[in-house]
Amino acid sequence: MTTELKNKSPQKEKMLENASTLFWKKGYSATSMRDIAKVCKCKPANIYNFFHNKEEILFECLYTQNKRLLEKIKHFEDDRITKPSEQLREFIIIHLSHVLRYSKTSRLLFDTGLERLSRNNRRKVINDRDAYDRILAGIIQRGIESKDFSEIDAKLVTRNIASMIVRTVIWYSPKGQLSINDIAEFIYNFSLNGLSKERKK
Amino acid sequence: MTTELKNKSPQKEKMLENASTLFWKKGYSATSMRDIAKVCKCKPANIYNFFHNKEEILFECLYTQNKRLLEKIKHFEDDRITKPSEQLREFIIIHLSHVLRYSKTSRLLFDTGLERLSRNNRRKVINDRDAYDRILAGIIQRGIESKDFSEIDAKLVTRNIASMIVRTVIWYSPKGQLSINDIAEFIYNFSLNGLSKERKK
Amino acid sequence: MTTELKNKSPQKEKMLENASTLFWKKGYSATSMRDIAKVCKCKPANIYNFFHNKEEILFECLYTQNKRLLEKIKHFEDDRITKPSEQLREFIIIHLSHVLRYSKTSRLLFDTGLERLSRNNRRKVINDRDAYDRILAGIIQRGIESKDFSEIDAKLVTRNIASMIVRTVIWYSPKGQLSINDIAEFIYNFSLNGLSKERKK
Amino acid sequence: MTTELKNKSPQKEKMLENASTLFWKKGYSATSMRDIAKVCKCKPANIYNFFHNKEEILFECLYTQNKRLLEKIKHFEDDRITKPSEQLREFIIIHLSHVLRYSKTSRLLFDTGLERLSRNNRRKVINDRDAYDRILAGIIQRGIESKDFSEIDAKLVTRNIASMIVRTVIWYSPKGQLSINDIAEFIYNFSLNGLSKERKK
DNA sequence: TATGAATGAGAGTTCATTCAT
DNA sequence: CATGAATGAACTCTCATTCAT
Repeated sequence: MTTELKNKSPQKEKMLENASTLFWKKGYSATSMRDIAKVCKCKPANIYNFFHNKEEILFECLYTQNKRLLEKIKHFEDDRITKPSEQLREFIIIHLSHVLRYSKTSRLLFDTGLERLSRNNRRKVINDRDAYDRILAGIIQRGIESKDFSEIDAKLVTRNIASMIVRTVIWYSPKGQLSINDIAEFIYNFSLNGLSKERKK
Repeated sequence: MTTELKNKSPQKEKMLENASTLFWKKGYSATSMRDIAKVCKCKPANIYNFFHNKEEILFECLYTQNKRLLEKIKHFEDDRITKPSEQLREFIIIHLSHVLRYSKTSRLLFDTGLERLSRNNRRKVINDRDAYDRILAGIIQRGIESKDFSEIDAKLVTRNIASMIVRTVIWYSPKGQLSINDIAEFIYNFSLNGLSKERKK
Repeated sequence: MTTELKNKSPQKEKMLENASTLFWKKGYSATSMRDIAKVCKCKPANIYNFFHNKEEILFECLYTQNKRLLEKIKHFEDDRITKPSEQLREFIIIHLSHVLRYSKTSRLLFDTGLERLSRNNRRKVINDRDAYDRILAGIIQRGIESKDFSEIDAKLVTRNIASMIVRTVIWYSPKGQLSINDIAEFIYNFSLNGLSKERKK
Repeated sequence: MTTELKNKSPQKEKMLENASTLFWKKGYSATSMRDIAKVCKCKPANIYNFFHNKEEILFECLYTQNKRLLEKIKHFEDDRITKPSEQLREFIIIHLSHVLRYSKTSRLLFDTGLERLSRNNRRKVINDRDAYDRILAGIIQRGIESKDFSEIDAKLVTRNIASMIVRTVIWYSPKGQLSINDIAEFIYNFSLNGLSKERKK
């Protein structure tokens, strides 16, 4: 799987990156093949030597991003040793770093409409999203079972934590006062207390 | 202002609603004037009897939605009597209901790229978003001052709560097991505990 | 049916005519929408106000031509009074005149590949071709029954006579020595002898 | 000349055949170099190792076909011994067999627009067509002179006989009831009567 | 208020072709 | 021989928009 991600030619890789940035900045529909070509310093026709069509570019953007993130978090799936709260902490840091580091390209993962994708490709992307959900929900679930977290709807928590992380890209600025770590720490604490057994009286 | 919202002809109103739905479903760029016309059962040229151009439609969609929401929450701005936690509760219910009730049209408010808007219109939309932020942040701030909430970055909380609310449109289904109230209650509790003074030791 | 053919706007009519000429001269594929537009003295986009796509133009060309010809020959279908040989004579004159008069547009009827047409439209064109075949074959058949013509495969004769008529467009020149009537007369005589009962010993 | 036809590498030969089939099926313009390459199981660029450009492929298709046919009929040119009617009979059989045997590729000879060819190549093809006409017209002419055929316009007969033969490709089906010989015989008889001195009274 | 016709611009895509490898 | 990458031109078609009616 790792290899699969690296098997692309550097040119194709670069094209994907450029397209991803544009998709994020202007949206998929508003980004034209000519736009992408201009950034790639080549002619539109040449892009078709690497991709069959525009949709395929979108798909590969999404797919690559998904796989990169999953690669980083998949070890949580079977981790029954580390304390769940610690796992949650790391998870948030990893995802947030991922989101904000690649900020210009990674929003796609969660927010891009998938309607444009072919049935087949849509399925693949959804599978990855499900994998993400499963991993985070797993952490929460194990925290509940170990009494570290309160009895709470694991799926709902998953969704809300993901919402907080993902939407940081909308307002985060690297030049702002808050570092990525600051924000991660904040979301972690905010979530953790929300999850803590000891509630306010 | 209230009047301003109602002064539109019913036809124009209907067009806005149709356009809004399409913008939500397919995105602004991917929605053509033809698309809008078809849903309105008229010809594209006719739309120009009501709007100067496509951007104006987008703007009026955003503007109307914003105003409608602000209308519902502006009383929190000066409310120094109701308990902050109670205000937060109500706020979440109101916004979430608004978002999910109008679900097909309201996502625009928070997620649409504003790049397409003219300088002037963009400012107006941003003003409304700021007003929203200010109102929610005000509630938080007063909660902190009254020691109901812990010392915490009010702006960050604001953003994260808004993130949770807004992104429900992505996964919420009216046919699902959770009612809008269930979800509101969840987000409220989740946030409140995250805000509680008494943390777990 | 006649009315149906005239119900088109004069502009659309003109476009069809122009397109037809181009299709004949350069072939369907080699004729671009730009080509058609240029001859119509309008911009390509405008053509789409009258036709959904290029294929529809081709179809309407074929369809109109077919109907025009069928209109002229359909009375032979039930004519059991006129002598078959006389019918054949008239038939050849009519079809040949049609072919060579509209020469620049009418070759399409018989020789254009129909692969480009949609299933539905292809069917319609084929129906018309069959109608043509049926009418001519009917004349032959009645000639055989009345002993005017020899016992001969009516279908084969039909095809071969049609071949002679249709392919005149390839070599006929209005400036040449032979008039349309000359050619018609020739084909008639040639066919008539081919059909005559009295063969050479 | 014979050698010239065989001097091609088998690959080039195969390419010509494939291209010919495609040209016939879809037409010259609608056939792309990609199409040809795909059938040849190679990449488009490779074709340029064998041909300078697309037009050259078309030309060589036409040229080869022409030569093959002329090869088979050129002996009629000087044949003053065999009876003209017998020559005509053989001629029809040869050409029809050629046309229907190679059916998928041979229509090109007579019906392809030559506009796409360069001045030079066009001339060559036309020369071959003229040679064909000359040979057939020669047979007719000699038949008239020998009083086997009636006084008739030899050129017109030539064209019409050729029309009948060539257009069989449009409706002939190898699975049909009529064999190639049946059809040849029919056209021969039909023509012969058309040419016969003894007309019906 | 509604629309048919018109248009310049640009969409995604394919074209035939070249060239270095 | 074969091909991946590159390109300028052209493709069909849609875009938002205008305007006379």
